[in-house]
Amino acid sequence: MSTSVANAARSGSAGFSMPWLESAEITLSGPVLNFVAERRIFAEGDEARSYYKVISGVVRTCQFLSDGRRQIDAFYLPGDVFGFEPRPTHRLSAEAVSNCTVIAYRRRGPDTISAGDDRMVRHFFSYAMACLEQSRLHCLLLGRGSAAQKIAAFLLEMADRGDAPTIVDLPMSRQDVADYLGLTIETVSRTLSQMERDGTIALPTTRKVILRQRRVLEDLNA
Amino acid sequence: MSTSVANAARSGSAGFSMPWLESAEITLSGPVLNFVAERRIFAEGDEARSYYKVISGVVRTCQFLSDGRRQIDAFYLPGDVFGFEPRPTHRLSAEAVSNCTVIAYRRRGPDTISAGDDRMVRHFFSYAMACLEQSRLHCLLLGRGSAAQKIAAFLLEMADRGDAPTIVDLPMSRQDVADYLGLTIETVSRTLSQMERDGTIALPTTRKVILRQRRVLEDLNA
DNA sequence: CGTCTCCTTGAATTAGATCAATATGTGTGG
DNA sequence: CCACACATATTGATCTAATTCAAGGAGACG
Repeated sequence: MSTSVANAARSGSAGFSMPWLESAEITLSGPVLNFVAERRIFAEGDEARSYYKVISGVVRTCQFLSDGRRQIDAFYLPGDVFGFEPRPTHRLSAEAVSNCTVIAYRRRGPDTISAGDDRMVRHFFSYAMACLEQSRLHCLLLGRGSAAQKIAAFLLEMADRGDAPTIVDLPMSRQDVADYLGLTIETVSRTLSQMERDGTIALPTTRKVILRQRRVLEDLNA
Repeated sequence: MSTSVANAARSGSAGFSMPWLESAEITLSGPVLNFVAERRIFAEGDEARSYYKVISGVVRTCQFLSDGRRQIDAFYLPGDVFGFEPRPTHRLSAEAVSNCTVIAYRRRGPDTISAGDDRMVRHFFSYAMACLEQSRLHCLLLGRGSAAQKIAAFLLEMADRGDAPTIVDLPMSRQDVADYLGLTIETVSRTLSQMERDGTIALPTTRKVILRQRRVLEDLNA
């Protein structure tokens, strides 16, 4: 249960919905794949032949520096789509953060997205734009934010993407958070502890955060 | 000569070439506009009604933090296209770094890009993907790079985009470089000075850099 | 030749990293 | 259920890279 990449291989069909976009929903079908935590879905340099939709669990995409340090680009929660890249090979790698199920939509042959049908192109275009916007915000945070600003923005982002507005369930480790925010694990831990001491948040367990004073977090950034 | 935004208003025609893309060239026509250094082309929140191609000079796009700190997203050199955004209003602002001429292609009415013709959509899709890739690399640099790594990557990027492989003309100020790399002006200056002392680069003037040992710069990152 | 802006350099400070030591889980097998 | 091992987190004590504060220089331009 802890090592092999299970491939259910059950050919299913699912709506490729992307609720954060205004574009029409597109239905794609493809095999359902299961991955377990820390397992590679695709690696940098792999041929980019599928797009993926997260059904359950969480996925991260990341890049590596030569010295082994890692920058996480994004976390994908159930409903999110990832695996999109402009070139025939992946520039990012994708890994399961927790046990997860994804649907893979395999591109036919070596065609690129821009050779797909028109409706698809428009849909993917919107998606790419949304990614771009997110990436730019990430740049702003990485380039100019203090540790507290980064953590605050991260907590608010996770809260907005989750169900409850003040209860954040962190599916990823402190190391993942650190690599997403360009910090070290110790700084992440210390900053969270400090916020708890200040009464801004509560940490009932390591993976659960309660936003006690959302306003304070919001004020840190804008 | 130093304040007004001259608008030549001469309706011209020019190839919208994007040499870093493999997609077909698209010809657009629009008014030719001239901007002088430090002048706003569009601001965050402005209605996004045009795309722009740089004819001469350099443009920067940037975001601001509430405390006034700035993150420069990209520099656009002659031939580059910018001004593209997913939403009806700009999330970035664009300013002339030096005196520059841009061609504006005005979108007709309130239509979005995805309502344009198909060829255009494919073209813009490729462009958006290229932007995304660049933004992700920028994130890696901002999140995980040391000052020296950032400066080295920047110099190599500028060298690759310029004409001569070892002579880099910097059209922007040290402050601009700092805001692009998430550093302070002093750190940029010190790092460049140190590289000159090490014999890695030469600085004949403040705006000109000669790469004496390209290899050393390359080794800093990957 | 003075003024203004941009750049460089130095000294002091600090936020965050690094190094090191617990602590808190979390799962396993007895 | 407990005892152990192993993962992951927290906390503390330094250290350091980069920032901040503070002068000076070097060009550009009238």
